[in-house]
Amino acid sequence: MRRSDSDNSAAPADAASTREKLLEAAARLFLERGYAATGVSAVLAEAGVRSGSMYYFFKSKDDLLVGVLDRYLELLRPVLIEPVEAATADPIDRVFTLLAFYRHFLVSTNCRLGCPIGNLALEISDTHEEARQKVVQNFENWCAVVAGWLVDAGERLPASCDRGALSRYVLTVMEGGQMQAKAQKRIEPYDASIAGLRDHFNRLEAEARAEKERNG
Amino acid sequence: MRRSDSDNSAAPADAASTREKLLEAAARLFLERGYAATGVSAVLAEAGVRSGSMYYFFKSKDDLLVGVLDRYLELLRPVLIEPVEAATADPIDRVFTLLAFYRHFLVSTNCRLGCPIGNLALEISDTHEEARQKVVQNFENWCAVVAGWLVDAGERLPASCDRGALSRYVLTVMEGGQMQAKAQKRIEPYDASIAGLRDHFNRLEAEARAEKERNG
DNA sequence: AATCATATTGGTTGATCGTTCAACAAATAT
DNA sequence: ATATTTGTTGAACGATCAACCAATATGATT
Repeated sequence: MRRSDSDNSAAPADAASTREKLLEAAARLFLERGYAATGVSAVLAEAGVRSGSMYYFFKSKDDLLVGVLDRYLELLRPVLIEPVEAATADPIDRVFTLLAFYRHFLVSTNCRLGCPIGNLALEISDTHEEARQKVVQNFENWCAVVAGWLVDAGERLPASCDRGALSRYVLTVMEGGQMQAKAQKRIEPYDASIAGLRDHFNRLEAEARAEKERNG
Repeated sequence: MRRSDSDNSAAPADAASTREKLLEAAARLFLERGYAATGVSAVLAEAGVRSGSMYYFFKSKDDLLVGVLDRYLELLRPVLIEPVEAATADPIDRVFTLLAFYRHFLVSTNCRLGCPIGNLALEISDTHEEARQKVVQNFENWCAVVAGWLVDAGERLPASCDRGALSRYVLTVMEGGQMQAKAQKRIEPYDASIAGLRDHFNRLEAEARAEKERNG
């Protein structure tokens, strides 16, 4: 019988597991209830961990938040980007497959939960500097991936089109759309936002085609 | 000497003033720190009011939040819409003047504070149903005004362009842009988002012109 | 002058907040 | 075997939380 199976003794071998359980519980509760509204005791109960253990791994609740945001940084590629790239080859389609993943998550929670980063961004940017920087890093990594796809799109977008700026615009539309979906508890505002972005992309692609025709 | 001047006696004549001071203080603190992170005692201190008075006008902290959101409903036209319409006559320009007003507010707070409704939308939509409905009403009123302007734009936008849907897209871009500006503490992400929207509008207007030319 | 509705006061409640710590247990190194 | 490192326990801390209420004051009505 392995140590991790129904063994509630004080076993240092479960160390990594305890830390992970705390991060997972905290991530879920911060997303569902928000950071300030989530008590440490709720995280402890959800994780099945006693308070002393938490303060062994994290020096404060704020530090736990930073840990959660670090975890999101680690999860971006394996959980989000790689599945998107596996599902879709076309670089522009990849952008909208990514947005469809967020849609799926919204729908699967009845639009109660949106983008974890976006939610925390608005709640803690003023007051928690270290966490704010992690939020920015999350946004930057996300945009870097999308910008890479847009670069891959090459001449299918106008030459004058700044791919980095466009990637940040994609983030803007995703976050704005999920905010409205969450507020209304309906997916339609998100879908409408993505449809608006799709229309914009269609026009950019049309211009790129016209550009190409002109230049031979 | 009027009653309201440095008179801290228990004077019912100051009733409206007390209620207003509470709403003003609460609105400011909820925006600066978030709803859950703001203690009732902080609101009381900011407003210069004792706890009993607050619970005379509001039956709970949640009720105070609803009051704040009702106040935003009342303030939308006099504080935001009417100044925009006074400053700008062209219906499409009005949209971007409105967005410039949000920009000014962002800049004037070093991008620490963004859209009050958007911030509350993400924090309380899951957990406070009544407040959530007020958030939705705020969004709907905002969009109704913008949609009106877009209708006023008439043939300058394509006939097929759904003005209601486009107004919600404008909201999406504003909220997504302010979120990134707040996270990064820089106005550039907001400006870039609005520039992206401006580009989209330019293309819509170009199509409308082409449409008009075709049809005579 | 008496009455009444309106508003304010401020101390107090029990619950929960984030955090600490001395004692202890298990694995590893010596 | 012993010592050391790594983790765990759970009670307890002071602070703050949202909320309550009996006493009191004011202005308007009669």
